[in-house]
Amino acid sequence: MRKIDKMTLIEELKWRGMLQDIMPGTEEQLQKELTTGYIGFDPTADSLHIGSLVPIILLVHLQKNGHKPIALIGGATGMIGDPSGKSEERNLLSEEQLKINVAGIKKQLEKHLDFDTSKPNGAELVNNYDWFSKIGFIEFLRDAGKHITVNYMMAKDSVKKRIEGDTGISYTEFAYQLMQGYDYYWLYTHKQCKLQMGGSDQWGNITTGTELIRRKANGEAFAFTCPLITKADGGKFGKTEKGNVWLNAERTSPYQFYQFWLNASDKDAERWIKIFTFLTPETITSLIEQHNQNPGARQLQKILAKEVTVFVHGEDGLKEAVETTEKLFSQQSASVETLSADDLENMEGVIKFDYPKTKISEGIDIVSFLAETGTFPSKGEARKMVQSGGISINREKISDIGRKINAADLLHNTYVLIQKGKKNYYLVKVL
RNA sequence: GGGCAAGUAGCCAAGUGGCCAACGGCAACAGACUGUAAAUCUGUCCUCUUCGGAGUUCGGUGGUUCGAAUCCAUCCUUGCCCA
Repeated sequence: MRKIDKMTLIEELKWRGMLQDIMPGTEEQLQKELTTGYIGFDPTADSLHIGSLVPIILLVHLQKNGHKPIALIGGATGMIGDPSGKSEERNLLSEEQLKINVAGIKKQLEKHLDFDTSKPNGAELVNNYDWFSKIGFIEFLRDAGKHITVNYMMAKDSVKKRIEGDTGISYTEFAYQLMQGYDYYWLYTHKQCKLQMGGSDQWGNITTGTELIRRKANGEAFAFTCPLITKADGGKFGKTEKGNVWLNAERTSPYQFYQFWLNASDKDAERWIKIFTFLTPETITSLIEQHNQNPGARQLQKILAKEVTVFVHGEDGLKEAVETTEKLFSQQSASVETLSADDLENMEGVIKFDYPKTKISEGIDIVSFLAETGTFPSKGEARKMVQSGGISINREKISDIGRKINAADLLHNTYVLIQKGKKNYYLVKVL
């Protein structure tokens, strides 16, 4: 058996389950010389979410192997809307919003890639708005459109599905692949970029690019894609009760981020640890073995959560996340009195509310209390949740709908800890 | 421009005059079981509610009717066929 530490980049990605399609000759190209490769990111928000983590990781792998990564922000293409997968038209982003988003994304990418320009493989960040904003419609049609037939474009899966389906496809979205193809062509001619990576849903768009390069520049360009990340149960990856999991700590706290990974199922953890961590194949193999011997310990999830949290939020973020986790979960049975006022105050990721003290001293029924603190949007919902046994106050399950909250329920004379289900915590501070 | 078909809750999808807040499935949330898993089972799932109910829905608008998601007119959107 081949020694695993001698794996080439492509072999390693294959082992990690990160390779879906690959163009012939790609591996040889990477072996031959320092290769510049790019991935596109859509600036639809001012932060990336964990779905974008895979492309980032691909770029990091590329750079670690001595190649030059380019992160392309789709300032222009983001305004058009990629038909791949999606069925709805996207809104045009204002230039102002675009600037904010581009800056936010840039900041995140800078954390993970080495942008040192003195190095031959220093990363670069480009925005396709910079070149598309200078191209006129006629120029684009003559320059790019002429080289690709409609027949070719219609044969793409993403387009075919929409044509065959009953939603149809607008001309705007139909043209998207041509824009992305032009991006690749532009990078090929201006930055000697010979590799494009992306999710497997991008394959069609990517090949339009290599085709354009072949016909227009008589050049050869390469590509590979990564399978889309899924959950073993078929659910959408990267979603929680609270919505998207973001890379930005203001949107998703390190604690929530950490929890997302910790909650991975065994099957998912096994696949995800290969994809989302930079641990060596040997280390991962042995971790999986250990995990299989004692799955209940959830060692795999813990290491996965730790590694990814450090990658995104650093050591400090991890520390914060682990501390909160321990307080909330590891002493589930311990009484709330063991939590100090400081503990309660510093728990990140717990949603906090203020509440007037006078109402408490008079005593208030549980349903109104939950609704008024904002734990629930309405009394009806709060009532239903209490009735189905989903609410705990200060770690004590509430079974009585007529239960009153009064001064005796205050921890340290100030706090009430509300639990909705097992994992959702709310801290009410009574002032 | 002409002909045909369709538009129902987050999504898919039944319902063709009252028994319809609307079958079913998925997703989602909670409970039991567990490992803060998975699988399974149970409950909730338009909005509000003093849990008795009340209010607003079936592409838009107007109409017929005691009564419409269901019938009529018109408009919008989408698909297919013809020009």
